[in-house]
Amino acid sequence: MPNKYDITDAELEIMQVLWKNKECDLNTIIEELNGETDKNRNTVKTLLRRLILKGSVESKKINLKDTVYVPKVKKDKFLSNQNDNFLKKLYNGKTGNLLLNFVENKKVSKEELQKLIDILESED
Amino acid sequence: MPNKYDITDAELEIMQVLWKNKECDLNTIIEELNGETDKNRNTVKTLLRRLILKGSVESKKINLKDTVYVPKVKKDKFLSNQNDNFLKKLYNGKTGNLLLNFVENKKVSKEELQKLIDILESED
DNA sequence: TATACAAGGTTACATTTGTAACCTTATAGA
DNA sequence: TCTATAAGGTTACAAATGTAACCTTGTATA
Repeated sequence: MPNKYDITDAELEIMQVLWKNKECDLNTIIEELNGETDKNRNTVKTLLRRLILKGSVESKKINLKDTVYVPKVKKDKFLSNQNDNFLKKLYNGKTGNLLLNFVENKKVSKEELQKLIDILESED
Repeated sequence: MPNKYDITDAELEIMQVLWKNKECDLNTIIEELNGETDKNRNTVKTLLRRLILKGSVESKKINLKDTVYVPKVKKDKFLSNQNDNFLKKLYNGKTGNLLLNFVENKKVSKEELQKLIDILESED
């Protein structure tokens, strides 16, 4: 029932590794997770299975014994999706409201904002 | 175990009503939720109880029969908290990364950014 | 004054999520 | 060739979450 963008926190950690490495075998995933979060091998396998169930990840068999996992959602699409949900949930869906909050709480400086304007201007 | 800022999605809808009305009785909450989300009276009671358990809400008895519910977390504190979590989870904790994403996806205009700079400048 | 209802509190239950044990099978080394 | 191990797949389980039924009790009204 859940779609491929419905990715839980634990699942996300795995997606991050997949996005970083394009595709990955289980051992690599576990290795990269260590330090960040310590997860049992079986836990990772279950998370991968759920991601596959939802269509967020695909498994490719290399041979009878080995498998690699490939992300099937693009990171930038996922991020847009998360941004939208977050804005909808807390800021009436309006980017402006969130930005205003950042400004009010000094989470962003004049210089940063100016740099963003520069980027926008360099585009047209 | 969870602290007063650990508010779930369903609980948040109730907090929004409480923040808007300062304090509120059950009927008002249910009334205001309708249209937005349709929740059974008992569902709302359970959510309120959980919020009270965590210290996010306090209940004040008006008389033997009636009660009002008062938010015990400030909305702006809650929002900062949510912003931090969101940034940590998806943007390495950096406001700049999120803003850059907004710019790249045309979620924010030059004019908006300029307005924010103006606000910052009018403050000092 | 007896009783139905409204208000609040408590218990229950299915689903989702995080975590890990358990089961199979292919293969490398004894 | 036989067997321990590594790789992958499946099942299990507790905690969190969303939802609502069930239980008490004060009170208005028949």
